[in-house]
Amino acid sequence: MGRPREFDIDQALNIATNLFWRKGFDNTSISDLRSAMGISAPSFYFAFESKEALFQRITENYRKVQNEIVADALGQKTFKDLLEKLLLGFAEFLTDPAHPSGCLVLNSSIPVRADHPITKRFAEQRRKMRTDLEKRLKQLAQNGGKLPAGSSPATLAQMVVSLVWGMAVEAQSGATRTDLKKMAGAAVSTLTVPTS
Amino acid sequence: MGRPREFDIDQALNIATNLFWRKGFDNTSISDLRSAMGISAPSFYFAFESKEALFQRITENYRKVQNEIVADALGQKTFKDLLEKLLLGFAEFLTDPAHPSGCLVLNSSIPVRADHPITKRFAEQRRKMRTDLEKRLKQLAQNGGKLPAGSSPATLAQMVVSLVWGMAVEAQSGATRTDLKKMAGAAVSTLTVPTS
DNA sequence: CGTTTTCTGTAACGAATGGTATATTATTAA
DNA sequence: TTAATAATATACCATTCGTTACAGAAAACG
Repeated sequence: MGRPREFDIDQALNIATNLFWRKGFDNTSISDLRSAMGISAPSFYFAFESKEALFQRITENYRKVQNEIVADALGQKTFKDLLEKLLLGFAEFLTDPAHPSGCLVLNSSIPVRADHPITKRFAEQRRKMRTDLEKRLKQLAQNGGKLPAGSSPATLAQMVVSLVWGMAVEAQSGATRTDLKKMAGAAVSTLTVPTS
Repeated sequence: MGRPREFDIDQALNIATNLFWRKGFDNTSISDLRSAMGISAPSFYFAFESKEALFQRITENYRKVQNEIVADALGQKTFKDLLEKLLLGFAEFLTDPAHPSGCLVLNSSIPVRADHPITKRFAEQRRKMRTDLEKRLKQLAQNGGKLPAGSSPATLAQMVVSLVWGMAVEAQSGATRTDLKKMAGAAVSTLTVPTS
């Protein structure tokens, strides 16, 4: 009922995702979004409420996609399998030709002022990923998951997530999918105790 | 000759460095800078020419400091020493209480539009650091520097710099100096072939 | 039909942005 | 003392920012 929307809202969301991904939150203006979507200002606000609400919606979906990679990895039974799923998963995700390279969240969370709720939310998500990984590593350590000796699960987890964020930076700087996959492979083989 | 400057320019540069570090280039306005420095608009432009020129000046100095860490590391004679100098050096640098946590360049380069000259310059600097490391690793590999088997110097170099960028992200997200040092230590011990 | 609801177009809002024109003040050199 | 130079203060510029008031247009429902 009522006047039908004259633009494809999913397509508009894709356009917005792409723009935010490439330029970050602050650097993507409503004017950018509107002209890329081909809609007027009132139409934008009617459909998406505000720039921030649109961004929340987009990053919420982004979070789900990323969580799938993590969940898949955490479900593995050995450290090696976990690491492989995680790093290769991110290597492919961060260089998926379907969207810009690098991490959408990282692009928007690093520079925004520290007290901004968006930045806090993103930092919290990163923290959760790290602690979830840490918990799983502790489990694996107790069940003979063959963790490298000499470093705690906490440190190991932080090192692994750091590698992921570093891969995101490299991807945004031009690293190819092959580059990232090689890195992932190298990390797996060096961090994994040789199967004796 | 002429009327003397009524503010300390080095102090002003420190203030600007601090602001850019915390909030990135785009998110730091001239108004922010001016009020923190306590000077008027014409004084700002007279002293620093423009926001971008000021940023260039600051990041140029930043680059030098960072390069010292890299140069010190590349001067080492074994892979282990190199890695230790590099990772521990960045661990301390990225959590130096004298300035905000994380990497100033990364904070400003990730989100700025990809075609912006500043972004390009920063990406180029990252690339140079990676290739410099790669060259040195090749040398070490030929001289018995004990590199981990199974991965090329190029991949190894990219993995190491990724770890550095990841550490920068973690530092900006609240990781402590101790956290980063532990990670550095773990990375060194896992990436280093046990001295047989 | 007419009413209601939903969307769009025109036009504009105040605030903040980076940057300046102009005139004035303070210093050194001649 | 005067001229030249260097820095200041006041006030302002055009542009862009995110957002909205208001009126009209297109559909569903009675």
